[in-house]
Amino acid sequence: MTDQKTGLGDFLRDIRIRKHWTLLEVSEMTGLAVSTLSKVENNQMSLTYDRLVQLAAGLGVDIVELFGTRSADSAPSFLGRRAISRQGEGRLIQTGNYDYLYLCTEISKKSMVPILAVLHARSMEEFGEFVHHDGQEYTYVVEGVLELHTEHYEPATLKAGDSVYFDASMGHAYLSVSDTPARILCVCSTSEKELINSLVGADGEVSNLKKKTKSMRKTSTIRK
Amino acid sequence: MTDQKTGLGDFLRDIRIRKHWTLLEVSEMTGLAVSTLSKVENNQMSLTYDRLVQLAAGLGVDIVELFGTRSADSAPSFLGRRAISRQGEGRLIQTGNYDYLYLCTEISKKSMVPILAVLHARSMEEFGEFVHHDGQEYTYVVEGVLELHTEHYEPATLKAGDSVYFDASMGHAYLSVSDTPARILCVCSTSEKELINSLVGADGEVSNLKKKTKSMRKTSTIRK
DNA sequence: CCTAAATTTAGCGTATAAGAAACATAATTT
DNA sequence: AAATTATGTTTCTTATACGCTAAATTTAGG
Repeated sequence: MTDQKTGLGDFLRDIRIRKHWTLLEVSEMTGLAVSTLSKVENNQMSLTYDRLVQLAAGLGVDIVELFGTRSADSAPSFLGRRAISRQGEGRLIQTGNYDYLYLCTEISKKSMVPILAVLHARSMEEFGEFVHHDGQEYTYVVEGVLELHTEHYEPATLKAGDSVYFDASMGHAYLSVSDTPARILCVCSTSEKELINSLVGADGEVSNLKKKTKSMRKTSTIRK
Repeated sequence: MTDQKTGLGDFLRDIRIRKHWTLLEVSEMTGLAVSTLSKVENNQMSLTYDRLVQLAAGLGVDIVELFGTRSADSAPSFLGRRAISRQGEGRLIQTGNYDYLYLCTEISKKSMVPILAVLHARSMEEFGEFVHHDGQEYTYVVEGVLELHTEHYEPATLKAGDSVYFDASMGHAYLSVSDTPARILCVCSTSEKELINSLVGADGEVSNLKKKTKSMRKTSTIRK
């Protein structure tokens, strides 16, 4: 009754206070008795499987939240860091299909990889094989018009201001359809290594790759 | 004793049979009595929080596995999925400091949360407390000029085309400094729920929040 | 088929979870 | 100030978790 290292009580009290809920309200939301909730918050009792499910459902939180394990593994070595990339700065990688400008590369342990890209290919023949990689991908069209091709879906046309989110294990390709090559901001939830591997893998050759740093000003499509 | 829809028992039996373990072996691994395990497998009893943790640890599985959440939602629900948000579309949430437009909300289990935001605050006094939340944050300036304030760093000025990546547990705030409110694309590596919690928690009040869907065209700063 | 070992299930006692209601305390109202 | 309300804590009672032991079932060898 004393030695609780669980954190369940702490979690419950935290969220309840933060949301300005009373025990009665939580009781009504979850179906658990007020007295039970009080005891849980004070670490005077545990909860059974069924009640845990009931509690999580009532609070509208994922069951995992109740097991405070998590914050530890999500961001181990990255606390309090910041990196700024100015317009045009970054690590430039060029392939036949895209110019990639990897951003904020000073920070290595990122859980997301932001990339500015210029799209060169204008047809799937020219593009070649679909790209596949781990994680998820979000793309915002900065300028121009592109055609998004993916497995399982019809091609879609995206204009400046449009964006798309998809599972990147699904094969995908971007084609420019505007007069000037389209420019996109692409954020991937995977590692840079994994991404670059997928480039090489898809394309088949590294000869197609040139590395540089700073400034993609050479391409005619840079504005501002 | 009969009506268990939990699936805990099924899960335990499944994994045990698959691994060719006996109840005795599981008992030794976990410290739970053989009889207890038997009853759990036959859905004749539930387990308390403490025993659940013990069980998961002993089996060497993530605690989540024990709950119906299982493999169901982690990857399968998202494989091969895609969502497009057209210019101006999304879930609009307004606070005193920002107009948030949550994008691609049809997909629920995203590992990144993309948001278009319009910045209203022009001074830290006006802004109030720093925002803190789990995960990492990447922000690209779409239009205008802003001033980024964070803990541990001097304020930085970002113009259209600039971007920044940082640990979001570090307090942060964006201020507009251009004539028209600055517009940013912000991608966070955390859950939408967590983000919205941080809004409510920091501000202290929900009265500041109004929910709508579709079109933030009302704001004067929308272009294109 | 029978016996013995291994494995699972069932009975029982104690500890504890869980709800109802009484109690304590602070905030509001009359 | 007394009464009322809102909120959280403490009994107290019932239901259930959980481990010990024993019974039942399954498996393996003869």
